[in-house]
Amino acid sequence: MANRIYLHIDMNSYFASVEQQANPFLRGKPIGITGKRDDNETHRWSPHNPIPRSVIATASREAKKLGVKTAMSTWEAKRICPSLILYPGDPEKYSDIMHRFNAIYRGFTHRVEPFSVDESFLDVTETAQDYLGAACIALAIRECLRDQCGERITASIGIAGSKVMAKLAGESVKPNGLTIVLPDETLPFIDTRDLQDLCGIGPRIERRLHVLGITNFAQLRTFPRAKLEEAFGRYGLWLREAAFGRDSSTIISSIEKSMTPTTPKSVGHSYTLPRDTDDPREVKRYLLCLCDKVAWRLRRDGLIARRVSAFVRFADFSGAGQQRAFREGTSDGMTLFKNAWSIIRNLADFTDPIRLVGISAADLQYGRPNPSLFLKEQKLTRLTHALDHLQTRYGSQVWSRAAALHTIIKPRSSGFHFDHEL
DNA sequence: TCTGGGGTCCTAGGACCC
DNA sequence: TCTGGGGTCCTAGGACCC
Repeated sequence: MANRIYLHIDMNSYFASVEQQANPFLRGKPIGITGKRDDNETHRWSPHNPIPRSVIATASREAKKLGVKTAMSTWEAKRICPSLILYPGDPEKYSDIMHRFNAIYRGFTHRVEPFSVDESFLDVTETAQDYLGAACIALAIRECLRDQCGERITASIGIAGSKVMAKLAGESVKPNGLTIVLPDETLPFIDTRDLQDLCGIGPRIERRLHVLGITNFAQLRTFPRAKLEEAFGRYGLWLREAAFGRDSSTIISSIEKSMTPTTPKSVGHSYTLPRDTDDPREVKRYLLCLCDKVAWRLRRDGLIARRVSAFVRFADFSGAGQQRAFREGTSDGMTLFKNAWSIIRNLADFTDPIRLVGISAADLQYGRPNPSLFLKEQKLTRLTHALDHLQTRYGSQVWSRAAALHTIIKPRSSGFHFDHEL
């Protein structure tokens, strides 16, 4: 598909903006959204509460000005910004709101691709006709977001002839930027960017490129194709294309997508324990909780898994993981748990303290597990069914296994209102 | 009491089969 | 007495994204 026009829309300080929109107390203050919620952690950490073992998922604009950055440990963030308010994130809420943003975008084009919880790509070739039209769409989207969500929810928008360029453009001006890269400006624009600005080049790849003598996009373009392929495989060829601003990936419309629904690849949860532990019983309790959470998501989405992987991270930050395949698909928490626990027992002898435990269900397909012939299992299935109904209606905190008590990892209820008049 | 948690994709090596 | 070779599946691990 030649000469297409793409928009990349990236919400600014998204999680923090959502919380500030929902809670007037947080407005104008440096806040850092952290990665986890737990019964033992309150709504907001006070000086009397310990700093959670987490990182900053999103810093508010006020916090960024004071030096707080994404992925910084909460401990470090608090050190450089003592007034920082640490606030537990609510991924489900952010995802729900993002669905509504995407609905807004679909008012402008049916080719919308959600890329992450706060980013989407739009193909506006048909609706915009040209770059001026695309800019008008971008401004109209910005107006819609402001009208429907309030002043605090802003986005940076990039417009270009490929997805990779639209993203590079959008991320070049934050917050609230609008950057258009016309086709004949592509190379000059790319050459103003650093290698790591490209989605796909992280610290390791950048280091490997440096070893080859490539420190900018101009050098990447002129580097022999065969040598890049030798060093990075197919990925090397992709990198070279990206250095020219080319990207063959397209966006399929929601209608086309609904005809060929994609199955998720994996569903998982992991948890950093409040304290490192060498107590197998404690790890077991957390693992059981995680398995029940994963199993619930599988059942809710009508999925079964034919593989489970379990992993641990030790106090020294080294990690280990293993996976196991099932003959028959399952969405049962106890089945996941039994397998995950036997893996963990293989990986850890509990002489080294454990920091994190996690599980992931994979080899997913849509369907239901085969019904059991055994009466006891049939009863358990009915019980699970009933609990699922309760959970759908009243939320995931409505029940817990007795064996997992004191270890409940639960979400918090949503406080966000789409209307900014709170 | 420095380093979360949710994913995706790719590669490489071993087992196994024909 | 010299271990082919192609294909597929399984598993571990690494790298990236947000």
